[in-house]
Amino acid sequence: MHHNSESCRSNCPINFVLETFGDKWTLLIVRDLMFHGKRTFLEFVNSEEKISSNILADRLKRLEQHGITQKEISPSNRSSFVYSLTPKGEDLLPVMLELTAWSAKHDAMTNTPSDFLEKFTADREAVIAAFRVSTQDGQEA
Amino acid sequence: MHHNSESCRSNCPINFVLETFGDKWTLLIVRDLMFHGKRTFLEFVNSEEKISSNILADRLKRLEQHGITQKEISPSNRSSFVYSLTPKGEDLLPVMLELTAWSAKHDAMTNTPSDFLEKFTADREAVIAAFRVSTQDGQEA
DNA sequence: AAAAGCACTTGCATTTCACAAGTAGATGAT
DNA sequence: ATCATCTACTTGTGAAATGCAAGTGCTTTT
Repeated sequence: MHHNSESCRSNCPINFVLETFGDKWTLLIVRDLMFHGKRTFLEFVNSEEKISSNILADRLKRLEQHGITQKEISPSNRSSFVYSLTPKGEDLLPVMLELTAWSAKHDAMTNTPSDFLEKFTADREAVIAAFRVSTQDGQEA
Repeated sequence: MHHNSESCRSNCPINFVLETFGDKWTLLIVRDLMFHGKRTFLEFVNSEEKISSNILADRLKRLEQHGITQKEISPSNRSSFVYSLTPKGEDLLPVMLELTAWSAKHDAMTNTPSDFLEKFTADREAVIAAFRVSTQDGQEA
């Protein structure tokens, strides 16, 4: 992971995010890991937005290269892999919740619990802490 | 702006964000408006990351269609336009600061003031409030 | 030994992107 | 009034990324 190599356009922090998440799919994988308890290739490929398998394979590889996810052999099935967020990936939780809040505020069709915005605005830290706990066991949100 | 039209993959809030910001350039324009006081086509095109003019024109059009920016004729020069953030666009400030904090934490090469992370962690609301004021006059950060 | 599950990979058509150059209206200098 | 300049794009073309369908290879189940 080197900066200012061929693919790096600047040292701006926003640009740094875009180097990893500047496409239509990568963040959905993080979402599925963080909020939907998904762990395997098949679970990701079956997500609502219908990512194609070659793109998914590529994005999983990049996420791992960027240190945001890690890949292990499934303890129960040696032909299956289990993906999970690293601490760096889990640190995206506040970002993900802010994005969710923004969409909840500005998109009437967005699916969020009706009290999310209210609770998040009232006690942001409590909401974040609750998600931190619940996502450690891969629970749904 | 309709949901579940051809281009809309789901009603997930994260996906909603990606419908607008799922590319390598759009968020840089928001950054330039929010933190660098840039307002005109030429100022954007001269940004460090060297966006090409056709992509820039396309992204400015989309941002306006999505209600995130607005375009006005420059009061001083009728051949120039002035772009600015709408309230919806300004509401991205917490997201932008969380992204900045994440990069500051996880990318050693990222350019942020050395005390940003510390201050942001200690008193997030104060930092946000300070940026809200400073960006209303298009000041640098 | 055969069938099925899982995680990819490959091939190919379509779309998007990047770079360079060109256009059009407004402005400023002569 | 005219010509160069400024500003904001648009156009053309090749390269790269994407989407879709099908195929491969290892593992597990039967």
